[in-house]
Amino acid sequence: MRLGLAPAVSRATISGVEVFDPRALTRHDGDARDFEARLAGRRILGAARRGKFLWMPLAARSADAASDAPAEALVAHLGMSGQLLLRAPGADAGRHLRVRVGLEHPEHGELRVDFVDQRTFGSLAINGLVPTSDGAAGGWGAAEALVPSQVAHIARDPLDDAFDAGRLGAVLARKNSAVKRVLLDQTVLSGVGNIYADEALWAARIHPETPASALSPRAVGRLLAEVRAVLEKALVEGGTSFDEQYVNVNGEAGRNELNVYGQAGRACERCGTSIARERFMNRSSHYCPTCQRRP
DNA sequence: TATTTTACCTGAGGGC
DNA sequence: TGCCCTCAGGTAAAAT
Repeated sequence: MRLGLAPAVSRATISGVEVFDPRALTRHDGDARDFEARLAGRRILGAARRGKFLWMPLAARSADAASDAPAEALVAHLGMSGQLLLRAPGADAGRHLRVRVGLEHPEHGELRVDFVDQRTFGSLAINGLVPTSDGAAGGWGAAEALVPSQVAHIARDPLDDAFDAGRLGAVLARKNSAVKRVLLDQTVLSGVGNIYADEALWAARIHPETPASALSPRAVGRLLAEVRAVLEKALVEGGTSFDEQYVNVNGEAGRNELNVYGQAGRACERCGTSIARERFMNRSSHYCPTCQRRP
Protein backbone atom coordinates (compact mmCIF):
# COMPACT_ATOMS: atom_id res chain seq x y z
CA MET A 1 0.00 0.00 0.00
CA ARG A 2 2.86 2.34 0.81
CA LEU A 3 4.47 1.62 -2.56
CA GLY A 4 1.26 2.52 -4.35
CA LEU A 5 0.64 5.62 -2.28
CA ALA A 6 4.13 7.15 -2.37
CA PRO A 7 4.21 8.48 -5.97
CA ALA A 8 0.67 9.86 -5.71
CA VAL A 9 1.01 11.71 -2.40
CA SER A 10 4.64 12.86 -2.45
CA ARG A 11 4.76 16.64 -3.04
CA ALA A 12 0.95 16.83 -3.18
CA THR A 13 -0.90 19.55 -1.29
CA ILE A 14 -3.94 18.66 0.80
CA SER A 15 -6.83 20.63 -0.63
CA GLY A 16 -9.49 19.46 1.80
CA VAL A 17 -10.40 16.82 4.37
CA GLU A 18 -13.79 15.35 5.23
CA VAL A 19 -14.32 13.13 8.28
CA PHE A 20 -17.46 11.04 7.91
CA ASP A 21 -16.98 8.90 11.01
CA PRO A 22 -15.09 10.14 14.11
CA ARG A 23 -14.27 6.54 15.06
CA ALA A 24 -11.68 6.71 12.29
CA LEU A 25 -9.74 9.18 14.48
CA THR A 26 -9.32 7.14 17.65
CA ARG A 27 -5.54 7.60 17.43
CA HIS A 28 -5.87 11.36 16.94
CA ASP A 29 -5.75 13.50 20.07
CA GLY A 30 -8.16 16.15 18.77
CA ASP A 31 -11.64 16.11 17.28
CA ALA A 32 -12.64 15.86 13.63
CA ARG A 33 -12.64 19.62 13.18
CA ASP A 34 -9.11 19.87 14.55
CA PHE A 35 -7.99 17.05 12.24
CA GLU A 36 -9.45 18.72 9.17
CA ALA A 37 -8.14 22.18 10.03
CA ARG A 38 -4.60 21.01 10.73
CA LEU A 39 -4.31 19.14 7.42
CA ALA A 40 -5.85 21.66 5.04
CA GLY A 41 -3.21 23.35 2.88
CA ARG A 42 -0.35 21.15 4.07
CA ARG A 43 2.14 19.58 1.67
CA ILE A 44 2.90 15.85 1.94
CA LEU A 45 6.57 14.96 1.69
CA GLY A 46 6.37 11.19 1.16
CA ALA A 47 4.98 7.91 2.46
CA ALA A 48 6.85 5.88 5.08
CA ARG A 49 6.12 2.68 6.93
CA ARG A 50 7.29 0.75 9.96
CA GLY A 51 5.60 -2.61 10.43
CA LYS A 52 1.90 -2.02 10.03
CA PHE A 53 2.03 1.72 10.69
CA LEU A 54 2.13 4.07 7.72
CA TRP A 55 2.79 7.80 7.85
CA MET A 56 3.06 10.78 5.55
CA PRO A 57 5.43 13.49 6.84
CA LEU A 58 3.97 16.97 6.46
CA ALA A 59 5.96 20.07 5.48
CA ALA A 60 5.76 22.81 8.08
CA ARG A 61 3.48 25.72 7.24
CA SER A 62 5.82 28.35 5.80
CA ALA A 63 5.06 30.82 8.61
CA ASP A 64 6.20 28.54 11.44
CA ALA A 65 8.99 26.67 9.67
CA ALA A 66 11.81 26.65 12.19
CA SER A 67 13.81 24.03 10.28
CA ASP A 68 13.66 21.90 7.13
CA ALA A 69 12.81 18.71 9.00
CA PRO A 70 9.08 17.89 9.19
CA ALA A 71 7.63 18.20 12.69
CA GLU A 72 4.55 16.05 12.26
CA ALA A 73 2.94 13.46 10.06
CA LEU A 74 -0.41 12.05 9.01
CA VAL A 75 -0.34 8.57 10.56
CA ALA A 76 -2.46 5.61 9.48
CA HIS A 77 -3.03 2.16 10.87
CA LEU A 78 -5.34 -0.05 8.85
CA GLY A 79 -6.29 -2.41 11.68
CA MET A 80 -7.92 -5.45 10.12
CA SER A 81 -10.03 -4.07 7.36
CA GLY A 82 -8.75 -0.56 6.65
CA GLN A 83 -7.99 0.53 3.12
CA LEU A 84 -6.36 3.64 1.68
CA LEU A 85 -7.74 3.95 -1.81
CA LEU A 86 -6.50 6.27 -4.49
CA ARG A 87 -9.48 7.53 -6.41
CA ALA A 88 -10.44 10.10 -9.00
CA PRO A 89 -12.29 13.10 -7.55
CA GLY A 90 -15.72 12.05 -8.85
CA ALA A 91 -15.58 8.40 -7.77
CA ASP A 92 -18.31 6.74 -5.69
CA ALA A 93 -18.07 7.09 -1.89
CA GLY A 94 -18.92 3.46 -1.14
CA ARG A 95 -20.43 2.08 2.03
CA HIS A 96 -17.59 2.29 4.56
CA LEU A 97 -15.91 5.54 3.66
CA ARG A 98 -14.66 7.08 6.92
CA VAL A 99 -12.32 9.89 5.86
CA ARG A 100 -11.67 11.55 2.53
CA VAL A 101 -8.48 13.52 1.81
CA GLY A 102 -8.43 15.69 -1.31
CA LEU A 103 -5.03 16.27 -2.95
CA GLU A 104 -3.60 18.58 -5.56
CA HIS A 105 -0.49 17.08 -7.11
CA PRO A 106 1.90 19.19 -9.23
CA GLU A 107 2.04 16.48 -11.92
CA HIS A 108 -0.96 14.20 -11.44
CA GLY A 109 -3.46 16.97 -10.76
CA GLU A 110 -6.49 16.44 -8.58
CA LEU A 111 -6.61 13.20 -6.61
CA ARG A 112 -8.19 11.89 -3.47
CA VAL A 113 -7.27 9.33 -0.86
CA ASP A 114 -10.22 7.54 0.72
CA PHE A 115 -9.82 5.84 4.08
CA VAL A 116 -12.33 3.01 3.92
CA ASP A 117 -12.75 0.66 6.88
CA GLN A 118 -15.47 -1.89 7.49
CA ARG A 119 -14.53 -3.05 11.00
CA THR A 120 -13.21 0.32 12.21
CA PHE A 121 -10.13 -1.06 13.95
CA GLY A 122 -8.03 1.19 11.77
CA SER A 123 -7.61 4.92 12.26
CA LEU A 124 -5.81 8.08 11.20
CA ALA A 125 -4.06 10.72 13.30
CA ILE A 126 -1.84 13.75 13.12
CA ASN A 127 1.15 12.97 15.25
CA GLY A 128 4.42 14.68 16.16
CA LEU A 129 7.65 13.20 14.83
CA VAL A 130 10.42 12.22 17.26
CA PRO A 131 14.01 11.08 16.62
CA THR A 132 14.52 7.32 16.18
CA SER A 133 16.24 5.61 19.10
CA ASP A 134 18.93 4.10 16.86
CA GLY A 135 19.55 7.14 14.65
CA ALA A 136 18.62 5.29 11.44
CA ALA A 137 15.82 6.34 9.08
CA GLY A 138 12.36 6.00 10.62
CA GLY A 139 11.32 3.15 8.36
CA TRP A 140 10.67 2.17 4.76
CA GLY A 141 10.47 5.26 2.58
CA ALA A 142 11.45 7.57 5.44
CA ALA A 143 13.91 10.27 4.43
CA GLU A 144 14.71 11.33 7.99
CA ALA A 145 15.65 9.59 11.24
CA LEU A 146 12.21 10.45 12.57
CA VAL A 147 9.19 8.42 13.54
CA PRO A 148 5.72 9.42 14.78
CA SER A 149 5.68 9.37 18.58
CA GLN A 150 2.92 6.75 18.65
CA VAL A 151 5.07 4.49 16.45
CA ALA A 152 8.26 4.93 18.49
CA HIS A 153 7.63 1.79 20.58
CA ILE A 154 7.17 -0.37 17.47
CA ALA A 155 10.24 -2.40 16.55
CA ARG A 156 11.68 -2.32 13.05
CA ASP A 157 10.49 -5.00 10.66
CA PRO A 158 12.91 -7.83 9.79
CA LEU A 159 13.43 -6.52 6.25
CA ASP A 160 14.58 -3.10 7.50
CA ASP A 161 18.34 -2.54 7.00
CA ALA A 162 18.57 -1.29 10.58
CA PHE A 163 16.75 -4.34 12.01
CA ASP A 164 18.69 -5.66 15.02
CA ALA A 165 18.82 -9.45 14.67
CA GLY A 166 21.02 -9.76 17.75
CA ARG A 167 18.40 -8.04 19.88
CA LEU A 168 15.72 -10.41 18.54
CA GLY A 169 17.83 -13.41 19.57
CA ALA A 170 18.34 -11.95 23.03
CA VAL A 171 14.64 -11.26 23.53
CA LEU A 172 13.65 -14.75 22.38
CA ALA A 173 16.22 -16.33 24.69
CA ARG A 174 14.72 -14.76 27.81
CA LYS A 175 11.02 -15.18 26.99
CA ASN A 176 9.23 -18.28 28.12
CA SER A 177 6.10 -17.35 26.19
CA ALA A 178 5.03 -19.33 23.15
CA VAL A 179 7.16 -18.35 20.17
CA LYS A 180 4.08 -17.35 18.17
CA ARG A 181 3.06 -14.90 20.88
CA VAL A 182 6.50 -13.29 20.65
CA LEU A 183 6.31 -13.13 16.84
CA LEU A 184 3.04 -11.21 17.17
CA ASP A 185 4.53 -8.73 19.65
CA GLN A 186 5.17 -5.62 17.56
CA THR A 187 7.66 -4.27 20.11
CA VAL A 188 9.92 -7.25 19.40
CA LEU A 189 9.61 -7.28 15.63
CA SER A 190 6.96 -5.65 13.48
CA GLY A 191 4.97 -6.49 10.40
CA VAL A 192 4.04 -10.04 11.39
CA GLY A 193 0.38 -10.77 12.12
CA ASN A 194 -1.54 -13.98 12.61
CA ILE A 195 -1.31 -15.14 8.99
CA TYR A 196 2.41 -14.55 8.46
CA ALA A 197 3.29 -15.93 11.92
CA ASP A 198 1.64 -19.25 11.02
CA GLU A 199 3.28 -19.29 7.59
CA ALA A 200 6.78 -18.55 8.94
CA LEU A 201 6.52 -21.13 11.75
CA TRP A 202 5.40 -23.79 9.26
CA ALA A 203 8.29 -22.96 6.94
CA ALA A 204 10.76 -23.12 9.85
CA ARG A 205 9.16 -26.35 11.15
CA ILE A 206 8.58 -24.88 14.60
CA HIS A 207 5.43 -25.55 16.63
CA PRO A 208 3.68 -22.26 17.55
CA GLU A 209 3.52 -23.26 21.25
CA THR A 210 7.27 -23.83 21.55
CA PRO A 211 8.62 -21.62 24.36
CA ALA A 212 10.74 -18.92 22.74
CA SER A 213 13.58 -19.61 25.19
CA ALA A 214 13.67 -23.28 24.12
CA LEU A 215 14.72 -22.42 20.56
CA SER A 216 18.33 -23.10 19.71
CA PRO A 217 20.33 -20.27 18.10
CA ARG A 218 20.14 -22.29 14.91
CA ALA A 219 16.35 -22.51 15.12
CA VAL A 220 16.15 -18.77 15.76
CA GLY A 221 18.24 -18.15 12.65
CA ARG A 222 15.99 -20.42 10.60
CA LEU A 223 12.87 -18.72 11.93
CA LEU A 224 14.15 -15.23 11.15
CA ALA A 225 15.09 -16.32 7.63
CA GLU A 226 11.60 -17.74 7.07
CA VAL A 227 9.89 -14.66 8.51
CA ARG A 228 11.85 -12.57 6.03
CA ALA A 229 11.01 -14.91 3.17
CA VAL A 230 7.30 -14.84 4.03
CA LEU A 231 7.26 -11.02 4.21
CA GLU A 232 9.24 -10.63 0.98
CA LYS A 233 6.95 -12.98 -0.88
CA ALA A 234 3.88 -11.20 0.41
CA LEU A 235 5.25 -7.82 -0.66
CA VAL A 236 5.97 -9.10 -4.17
CA GLU A 237 2.50 -10.61 -4.46
CA GLY A 238 0.81 -7.44 -3.21
CA GLY A 239 -0.36 -8.80 0.14
CA THR A 240 -2.69 -11.60 1.16
CA SER A 241 -6.38 -11.41 0.40
CA PHE A 242 -8.02 -13.76 2.87
CA ASP A 243 -11.22 -11.78 2.38
CA GLU A 244 -12.09 -8.81 0.19
CA GLN A 245 -10.76 -6.32 2.77
CA TYR A 246 -7.09 -6.73 1.81
CA VAL A 247 -6.41 -4.63 -1.25
CA ASN A 248 -3.86 -2.20 -2.66
CA VAL A 249 -4.45 1.52 -3.29
CA ASN A 250 -6.34 0.63 -6.47
CA GLY A 251 -8.64 -1.81 -4.67
CA GLU A 252 -6.95 -4.85 -6.20
CA ALA A 253 -6.67 -8.01 -4.11
CA GLY A 254 -3.27 -9.49 -3.21
CA ARG A 255 -2.31 -12.78 -4.81
CA ASN A 256 -0.22 -14.26 -2.02
CA GLU A 257 -0.85 -17.98 -1.51
CA LEU A 258 -0.65 -19.70 1.85
CA ASN A 259 0.67 -23.07 3.03
CA VAL A 260 -1.08 -23.42 6.38
CA TYR A 261 -3.19 -20.41 7.31
CA GLY A 262 -6.83 -21.20 6.57
CA GLN A 263 -5.82 -24.64 5.29
CA ALA A 264 -7.16 -26.76 8.18
CA GLY A 265 -7.91 -30.30 7.05
CA ARG A 266 -5.90 -29.94 3.83
CA ALA A 267 -2.77 -32.01 3.26
CA CYS A 268 0.54 -30.47 4.33
CA GLU A 269 2.52 -29.46 1.24
CA ARG A 270 5.63 -31.21 2.62
CA CYS A 271 4.42 -34.41 4.24
CA GLY A 272 0.73 -34.83 3.44
CA THR A 273 -0.43 -34.77 7.07
CA SER A 274 -3.72 -32.98 7.65
CA ILE A 275 -3.15 -29.35 8.73
CA ALA A 276 -4.39 -28.73 12.28
CA ARG A 277 -6.14 -25.67 13.60
CA GLU A 278 -6.49 -24.69 17.24
CA ARG A 279 -7.49 -21.70 19.34
CA PHE A 280 -4.64 -19.45 20.36
CA MET A 281 -4.85 -15.98 21.91
CA ASN A 282 -8.51 -15.57 20.86
CA ARG A 283 -7.63 -16.40 17.29
CA SER A 284 -6.45 -19.47 15.41
CA SER A 285 -3.15 -21.24 14.89
CA HIS A 286 -2.63 -23.46 11.86
CA TYR A 287 0.23 -25.94 11.75
CA CYS A 288 1.33 -29.36 10.57
CA PRO A 289 1.32 -31.83 13.51
CA THR A 290 4.06 -33.89 11.82
CA CYS A 291 6.47 -31.21 10.57
CA GLN A 292 5.96 -28.97 13.60
CA ARG A 293 6.35 -31.17 16.67
CA ARG A 294 4.69 -29.98 19.84
CA PRO A 295 7.41 -29.38 22.47
C1' DT B 1 7.25 -6.30 36.86
C1' DA B 2 5.89 -9.46 33.37
C1' DT B 3 2.53 -11.79 31.10
C1' DT B 4 -2.17 -12.74 29.65
C1' DT B 5 -6.86 -11.44 28.66
C1' DT B 6 -10.30 -8.41 27.00
C1' DA B 7 -12.61 -4.54 24.44
C1' DC B 8 -13.14 -2.42 20.35
C1' DC B 9 -15.97 -3.16 15.63
C1' DT B 10 -18.87 -4.88 11.31
C1' DG B 11 -20.50 -8.28 8.18
C1' DA B 12 -20.67 -12.97 6.56
C1' DG B 13 -22.38 -17.30 7.36
C1' DG B 14 -24.45 -21.21 9.92
C1' DG B 15 -28.07 -23.19 12.92
C1' DC B 16 -32.64 -23.28 14.17
C1' DT C 1 -37.86 -14.97 6.94
C1' DG C 2 -35.45 -13.64 10.87
C1' DC C 3 -33.04 -14.06 15.13
C1' DC C 4 -28.93 -15.46 17.59
C1' DC C 5 -24.31 -17.04 17.70
C1' DT C 6 -19.51 -17.39 16.07
C1' DC C 7 -15.63 -15.84 13.64
C1' DA C 8 -12.23 -12.79 11.42
C1' DG C 9 -7.65 -9.99 14.07
C1' DG C 10 -4.22 -5.48 15.49
C1' DT C 11 -3.64 -2.69 19.24
C1' DA C 12 -3.65 -1.08 23.82
C1' DA C 13 -5.92 -0.94 28.10
C1' DA C 14 -7.07 -3.78 31.88
C1' DA C 15 -6.52 -7.74 34.60
C1' DT C 16 -3.86 -11.33 36.58
